Parts: sequence; structure tokens; C-alpha cells
Amino acid sequence: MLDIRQLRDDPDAARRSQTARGEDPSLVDAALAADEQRRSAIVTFEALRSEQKSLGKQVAAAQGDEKQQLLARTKELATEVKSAEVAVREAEQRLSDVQLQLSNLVEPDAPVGGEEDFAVLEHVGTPRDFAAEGFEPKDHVDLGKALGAIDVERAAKVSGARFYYLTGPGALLELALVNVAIQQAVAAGFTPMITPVLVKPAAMEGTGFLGQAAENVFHLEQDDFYLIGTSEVSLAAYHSDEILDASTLPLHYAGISTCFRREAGTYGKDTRGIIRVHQFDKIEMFTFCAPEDAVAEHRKLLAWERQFLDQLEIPYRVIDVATGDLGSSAARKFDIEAWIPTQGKYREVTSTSNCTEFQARRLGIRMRDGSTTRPVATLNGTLVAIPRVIVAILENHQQADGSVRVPEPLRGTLGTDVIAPI
RNA sequence: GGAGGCGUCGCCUAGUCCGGUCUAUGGCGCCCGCCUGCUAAGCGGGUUCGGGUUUUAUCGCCCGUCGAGGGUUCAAAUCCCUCCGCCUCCGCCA
Repeated sequence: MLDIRQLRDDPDAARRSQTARGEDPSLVDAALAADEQRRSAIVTFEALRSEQKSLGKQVAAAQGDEKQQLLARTKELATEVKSAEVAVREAEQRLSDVQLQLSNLVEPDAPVGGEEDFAVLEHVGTPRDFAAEGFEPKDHVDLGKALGAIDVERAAKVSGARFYYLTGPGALLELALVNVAIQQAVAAGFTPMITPVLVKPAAMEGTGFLGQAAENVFHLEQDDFYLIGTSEVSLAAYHSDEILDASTLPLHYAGISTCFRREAGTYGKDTRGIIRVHQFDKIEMFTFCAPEDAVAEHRKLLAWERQFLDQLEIPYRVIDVATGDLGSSAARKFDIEAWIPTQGKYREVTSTSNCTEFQARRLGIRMRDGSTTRPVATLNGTLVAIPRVIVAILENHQQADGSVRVPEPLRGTLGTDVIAPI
């Protein structure tokens, strides 16, 4: 949610931001008009309510005829107050309807444009030349099957498309990745958190996943629970309706959770393998900090993401996501895309967003800073999304004999340097 | 799943039976000031959150806010209903 006072002060900035996203700038004016109506309704209501209160005191003190006369007047007033109250409520609802449609203000430096207009910030590592090494790389599905690490066939039997079993070394790979990631996070000062994966509508709504993204969220009809698509939801909502002491900021959490995604509208996309699945485990970094520190914090999250991938020796590139592809909460977003040899392209493995005060306003998360309270900024970033990283490891570290070299930090948990075919 | 209890402005708490000077009591903590060789104690003041208003620096004034939402009433912390959360006991269970 955007601050209505900020809109009043500088509506042009909001209009420009909407335009950059390819969204409707006239929503800004609709919000301002709704706000005007709201304020006038409030003035009317408060005047009537004030009169009602003072008459009420006279009624309490009066006796006999005088009391009866006063009662007649206050009865009238009561209906007026009631309808004025309804008017206020309706006006507030109209404003909030419009406000919820407005996306966050984009950072001025974000590249303007659609999905294809991202800016590549950096390449790290060099994709291997398998032709020069004299063999054709296998994809992660074939590798996973040969190694006894991934079973998608039986998952299809049990749960359907877009599910998988991690088996033997596959399961160990997940545990190893989780261990390394959590150790890194704790060393960097994060508090590890295992979160609920079922949340109430308010949590989903507050984090901004019930808007355009709603079709990708699983909903348990009978109990009105949503399954989280990322622990960003349960971590953001963790401090909802709280006022945080400024001296405790920034707060760093590392959420460990299973994530669920419907993947509606992706039929035919990534149908093979475990790149796009309905259920996976992920460790997500989440920060609450002062708004003025958010841009610097965003860079730190990106640095932590890179630190994690660097030690796995996977080639990747960092992109600055274009304004039209940000999602409504983000002011700026950086993705890291890992090289996938058999696809011959880079695929997203992490994503970090600066949501500024946008989520915090919806969730009622503020900071006490001296005598004032104001919304905090929230930021999130993927530390590790298990299946995609497993894909990257298997494909990038495969060897001519069909085995896969294990990156050094994972060797302890795996108990081996090389995963051999079974 | 069954039965009962509870939810008051940081924490604790008075008020709820029997609706109206409740403009929500008191304590602790915290903040400011006074006093004081220093500290402690003492004294005075302040301390929910949201919104409106004044050319929103400040001060002030006003409205809402007693877990949330409805209802009854001229009037609700107080009466009624629904929901949420916590606690206790029983049952079941990894």
C-alpha cells in the first residue's frame, strides 16, 4: 500500500511509476479523489458525533419532562450519526480499494520496460564447453535417475505432474544445501526460522499475494487457509501489527520452509524435470529495516545470495529486473540466473526484492524512532531454492562417465566427492 | 472432538454482576524537569494506537480505539450474537 499523504504531496511520482510498470496512472487520481471524499465524510461524522456526546451527558443529568425532550432530540441525532458513520466507512472502503490496486513506487534506477528489458549487471564464472571435453551433457532428469537422486516417474503416479521424490543422494544434497545455507545465514547474523506453511488470508493479503498472483496460490477451501509460496509470507506477517524499537533494527530472519505453487497458466512450460514444481523447500532471507537503509540492505542480500552460489561453483549472471516485471510489492528486484547447460541458457535461481514500506503498511509493521512511529521497510531474498540449485549442480558438475562432482562445501554431508551412477 | 475459564492504552491491574461525569483506576517500567558533591531516594509532569483539523515545526482542539466484527439502546469496557487467540480438564493422536 502507498501512503496517501505521500500521494497528495507528489502525485506525479506515483503516476510516473505506474506508467513505467505499464499500469494505469489514472488510479493515482482516483485515489486522491477518494481520499478527498473520505476526509469530508469524516469531518461531517465527527461534528455530529461530538454533538451526540454532549447531549448524552445532558440526558444523563436531566429529569422528567426535560429528559423526555432531550431524548426526542437525541433519537433523531442517533440516526444521523449512524448514516454519517456508514458514509465514512464506505468512503474509506472506496479509498482502500483503489489504494490496494496501486503498485509500489519503482526505484528511479530500475530499467524501464517489460520482461525482456532487464539489464545484465554481471556474469560470474564461465559455462563449460562440453564439446571440447568430448561428451554430450545429460539433463538433470536423466542424471537424477541414473544417480538414484530424483524420481519423477513415481511422483507422477503418486501426486501427478510437477512433483518429484528426492531419493538417496538427492535427499542428501538437499540436507547438505540446507546446512551450508543456514550456517552462512547464522554467521551473517540471521535468526533461522522454521515457519508455518499454512496461513490465514490476512497474511497472504498483506504480503501482496492475493492480487494478480492469487491464481498461483493454493487455498484450502474448507478451513480458509492458504499454503505459502514462500516463507516471505510467514516471515513478513511475523511482526504484523507490531511497533518495533528502532534500536533493534535491522532484523534478519532466515526462513526455512516448504513452498507450494499452483503454477497455473504455465502449461507446457518446463514440464520436464524439477525446474518448475508444485512443492519445494526453500531458505529465504528476510529483513526489516529503516526505510533509509533499504537500498543498501538490498545490495547486502544480493551479496549473500552470490556468496552462497559462488561456493557451489556454478556459472551465473545477475540481472536487474525491468519495471514491468517487478510484481506489485517490489520497488527494485535483482535475480540471479544459473547457467543450465542442456538448455543453453540462464535460469532464475534466486530473487531479491526491496519492498520499501509497501508491505509494512499493509501489515501494520512500524518502528518507534524517537517520538515518531513510521512504517519499516521489508526486503526479501532467496538464499537457496532447493530443486533449481540441485538442477544446476547436477548439470554443471557432471562428468564424462555419468558421475557428478560434489562441490566442496557439500561433501561432508554427502560423505563423498563424487556421486556415481547406481 | 467435548466441557469450562480468560482477553482493558509496554508489563501487571481496577472497572463488567446492576449501561450514563469512565474524559478507563492504580502500580511497575520508561521519558522530561526539579532537588542533590555523585548515585540512590524524593518531588512535579509526561507516557495506547489510528484519524481529522490548524498554511500538520511546535502547542492545541476534536473523533475513534477496552481481542475483532455485528446487534440492542438516546447512550456500551459493561447487555446479546458471531469470530479469533490464550489457558485448564477430558477424549484422541505423531
